[in-house]
Amino acid sequence: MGSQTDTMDKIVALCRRRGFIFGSSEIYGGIGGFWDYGPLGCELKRNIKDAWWHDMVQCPPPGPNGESYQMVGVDCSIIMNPKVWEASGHVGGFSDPMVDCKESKSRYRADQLSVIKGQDTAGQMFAFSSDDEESQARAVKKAAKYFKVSADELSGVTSTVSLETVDDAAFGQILGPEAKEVGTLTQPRDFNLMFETFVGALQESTSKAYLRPETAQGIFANFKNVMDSTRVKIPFGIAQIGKAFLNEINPRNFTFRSREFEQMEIEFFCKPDTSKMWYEFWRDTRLHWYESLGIKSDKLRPREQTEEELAHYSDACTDIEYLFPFSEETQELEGVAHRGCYDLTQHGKHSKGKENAYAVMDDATKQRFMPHVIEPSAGVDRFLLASITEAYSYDENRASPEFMKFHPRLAPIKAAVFPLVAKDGMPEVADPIYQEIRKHFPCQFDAKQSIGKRYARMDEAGTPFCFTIDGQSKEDGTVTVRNRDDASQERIDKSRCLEYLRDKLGL
RNA sequence: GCGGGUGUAGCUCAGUGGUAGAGCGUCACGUUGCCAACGUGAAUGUCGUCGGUUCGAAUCCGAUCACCCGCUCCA
Repeated sequence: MGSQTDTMDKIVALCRRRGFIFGSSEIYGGIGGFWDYGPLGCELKRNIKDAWWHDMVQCPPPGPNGESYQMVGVDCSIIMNPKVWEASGHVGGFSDPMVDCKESKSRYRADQLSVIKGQDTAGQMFAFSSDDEESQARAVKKAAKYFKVSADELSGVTSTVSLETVDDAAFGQILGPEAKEVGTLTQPRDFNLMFETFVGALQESTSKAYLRPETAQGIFANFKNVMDSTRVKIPFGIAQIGKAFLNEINPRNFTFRSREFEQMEIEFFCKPDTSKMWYEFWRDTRLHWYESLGIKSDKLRPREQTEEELAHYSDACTDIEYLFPFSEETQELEGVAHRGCYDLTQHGKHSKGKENAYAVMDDATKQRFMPHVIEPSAGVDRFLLASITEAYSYDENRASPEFMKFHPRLAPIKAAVFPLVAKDGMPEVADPIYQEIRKHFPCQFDAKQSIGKRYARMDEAGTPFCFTIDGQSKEDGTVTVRNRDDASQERIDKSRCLEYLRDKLGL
């Protein structure tokens, strides 16, 4: 664990030092759970989003039977009509009232606590964790003593109810599950993870709205618009990349659990009887996508959710997890969920009062059916963090031990051009090479300081290739190319730099 | 929300009552001429903030803010 933490600390330090990621609002002391991407970080992030959009929307892989299908994009507003979140279940679902015990310092979910109470409303009550038999047994024992009956007779003189039915005023009479004194439980407090805001300048309750906790609902809300305007036919997918917000109680692990984050989501609509096939297709496609961008498969673990973990409407869900240096357990990068027809049905109910309002016609059978949905939902920032930790390399035998081994598609800077020294006509040879490359690839020119420092800087930025113009260049027109990964060098003709890059990067 | 820790230069940190420091990094000049090279020089600080004690506070006391770690929770 120690060395893992050290690695993570080094990565965080490098991210800051080289301008990948800064803490938000640092000059004012920062703000927990929010992060800024610097010059290199924002290039990396663009590369990730561009790769996803290209590979999933512009040019998606052939379907399970080799057939093609349509993928289209949307870009929805972050603030939507609050009814969207009632329909999606977020207003209820993300709202977990919590109860703290001031004595035992424990925290409980209010809906998971029960109390044993007698007829007398002024009498003592005994709380226990509903799903914990030991906790219940303890409460029963104490209650039996208090009511002066045997444990078997207790149910005759008391009733067991959910804590949520207890009057706020009566909380002083409750004995907490792990407390010795009465009245140590706080009243249930709301821990809704959605950010609230107000639409319009007046902060009235009627103008309350939410920052979206996921981008998916914008897609569902526009399902009919897209069907009506785009000539798409099932099976097809709608994709969106955008910001989402969750007011995490406890943001941790660098950018992994942030309060503001970006998602890349697909809602793929298909016929119910093909949904299992498409679910497996998207699960495998998404897993392979990460591998294709340099995430090693032994750190990447698809994990099928267990029956208990699944949401009640979901038939199946695979979390694609990655082994970050900050934890010994894999952490979720993406969830590929089979959502059945839950979302469209919910929006049908809430917006039109009809469950099947968004059913579509099957051309072959002339029957209307509710499309089923496969949802590959990826975290941009999480994959970005994974690509950074994956790229981070340390080799003490190198002059520059730390280097970032980014996949060529993700590398923020693809090449650098250096005159070995800033004189003897070398900058004049270097400049046209730089000017040509930068038209096609992000490229940097650097003539300052020693060549070693310049290579080291590019290693930390993860730049795959550096072209250096030296004394020999003026004589025979060749330059050296230096490879980031093994620091090897070769000479090529200066006219071949761009061609060399295209070839080696595969872009 | 509870408990613990930390706030001094861009970074890592030293400085326990008496002039604000080091290494690294950054920048300039010179030298060198392919791997964080060498020499010389420079810039960068309301010592987290506010208040108290004191002739005098980065240092002692109080409060406050922010961040980090653990618990809790978790797309």
